[in-house]
Amino acid sequence: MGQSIDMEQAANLLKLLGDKTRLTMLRILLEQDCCVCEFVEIFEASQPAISQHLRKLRDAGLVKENRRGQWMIYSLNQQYEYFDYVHLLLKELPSQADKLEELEKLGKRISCD
Amino acid sequence: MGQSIDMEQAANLLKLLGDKTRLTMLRILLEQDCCVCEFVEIFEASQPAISQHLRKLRDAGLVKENRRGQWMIYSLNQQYEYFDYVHLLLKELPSQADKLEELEKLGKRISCD
DNA sequence: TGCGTATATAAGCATATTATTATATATTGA
DNA sequence: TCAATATATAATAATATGCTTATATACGCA
Repeated sequence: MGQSIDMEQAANLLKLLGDKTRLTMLRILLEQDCCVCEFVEIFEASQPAISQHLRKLRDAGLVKENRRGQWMIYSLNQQYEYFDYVHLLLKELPSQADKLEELEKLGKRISCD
Repeated sequence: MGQSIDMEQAANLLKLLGDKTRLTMLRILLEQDCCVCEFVEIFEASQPAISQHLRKLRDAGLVKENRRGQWMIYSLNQQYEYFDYVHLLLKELPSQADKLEELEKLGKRISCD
């Protein structure tokens, strides 16, 4: 494992992951980068709601963003101090690849990694 | 791994773990059973606050209780459906054995497992 | 430069969470 | 049986969280 994590940081991290939308976002990003509007489609949520979830993940250092034209592409930040720990957690969760496949079918896929 | 966990259950579980007191409780229980009054000492928290945290863990099935005289001894529920997942998470966290050792020194240790 | 699309942010509101205070229940031992 | 100790629960208050609405910013293209 990478860094050892203290209880306070661990609890804060787990609290951040303890939301269905954010956890699913991260599980998606484990397999593929994704832009904001795709998340909006996937979760059938409002754009600001999605943006606010992403901001929390970004503020904590879990994800990073890269602008591609008008789209903001989010990806996992592999340099995150406790990435190994997060990875451990995420890889046990069910793949969310179907979510993006469905977007693909609807012709709503944006990013291509 | 034991059962596969869906995203909703996983998020709820992580939310439950995403509290410093509850997470530390579980990390302690990974090594030793513990009674309520010991938790009260360790966390320097009120007895009702501790009881309410334990109730949440119990309601979710993560811990079980056993009365020993006037004391209620809590332990991890190894039959919990996602115990393997929780174990995976907890074992990466720093040992909290010192917490109980300190109680021992103060002559405040109750349970002996 | 101006419009359309994508995204971020701020303010306000509804709900959830956690602690406190007060009280009830259970057990032990005199 | 009564008092002391341990624990649980209920009501309430403080705080945190997540959503909505409104608005601002950034980019691409005509």
